Amino acid sequence: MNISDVSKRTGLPPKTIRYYEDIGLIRPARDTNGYRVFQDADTHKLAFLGRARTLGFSIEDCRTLMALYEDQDRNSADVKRLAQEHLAHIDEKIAQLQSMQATLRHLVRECAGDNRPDCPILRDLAQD
Amino acid sequence: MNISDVSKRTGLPPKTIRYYEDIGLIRPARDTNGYRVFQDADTHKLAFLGRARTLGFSIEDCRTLMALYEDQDRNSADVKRLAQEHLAHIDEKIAQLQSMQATLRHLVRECAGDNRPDCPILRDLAQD
DNA sequence: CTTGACCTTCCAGTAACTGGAAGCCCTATC
DNA sequence: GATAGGGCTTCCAGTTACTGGAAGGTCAAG
Repeated sequence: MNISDVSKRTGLPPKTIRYYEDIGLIRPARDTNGYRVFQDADTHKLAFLGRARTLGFSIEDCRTLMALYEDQDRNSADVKRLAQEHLAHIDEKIAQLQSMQATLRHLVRECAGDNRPDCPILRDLAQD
Repeated sequence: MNISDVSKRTGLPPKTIRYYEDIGLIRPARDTNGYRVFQDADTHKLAFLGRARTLGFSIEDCRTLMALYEDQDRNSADVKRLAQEHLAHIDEKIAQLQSMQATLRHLVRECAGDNRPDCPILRDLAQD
């Protein structure tokens, strides 16, 4: 399989797939013409990476998860810890965003949004 | 005032303040020795920027907001539109993160987290 | 043989800083 | 006057995870 086929199957752009090879997440074989040749194992790995990325894991986390996935002697505790740390990170981000959301919602509601200059949003930013 | 004083007052690191000058958000005066000299207006601007940033506005949005703030003939509608767009962006991000959160919570709950290799998290990532 | 769709590599840019190096400035102390 | 410290300056590189684009090789069809 060539890169565009794998791209279609995994949903990852060719650029991303090349990038993942660059940083050593995959090692596809090469044809005599220099084209990458993807085996099912490569596609499988890429799908794994894609899924981990949609769950928000960092590339370095993905690297670790892949290593754990391929390690038959892994402890599920290691996977769980990673996931829990990531989850905590997400919880924190959500809390931050919700705080912004609350403030912005309030300010937007207060703002007339007309052709006059008076604006509670700017007043808030300026802390007057 | 020197940069470290302004840093203390605004909570912005000196590096960030220099960066904001670099990209043209502020234009502090200079002393004969080359040191930046901050007037109250600069400090005020930096506080404005800091607050806008904590609300998650991008630097370019901040630039626009500053311009609107300084434009006495602005329409509050322009400010409101910017804030609404930003709010929509935040809503979207929160939704994405909550989706990740739900999946991860579920997976973490399912995972024994012991010294055995069997792991629902990895199974999910591998789509088995 | 040419055209068009592939594929390759390499370089640069994105967002918003942050760390670090090299070096000047100022004040206090010995 | 020399020196030590802390603060200031600029400039360069690195961060994250790609993405766009240029220059050029490859392949199948007509």
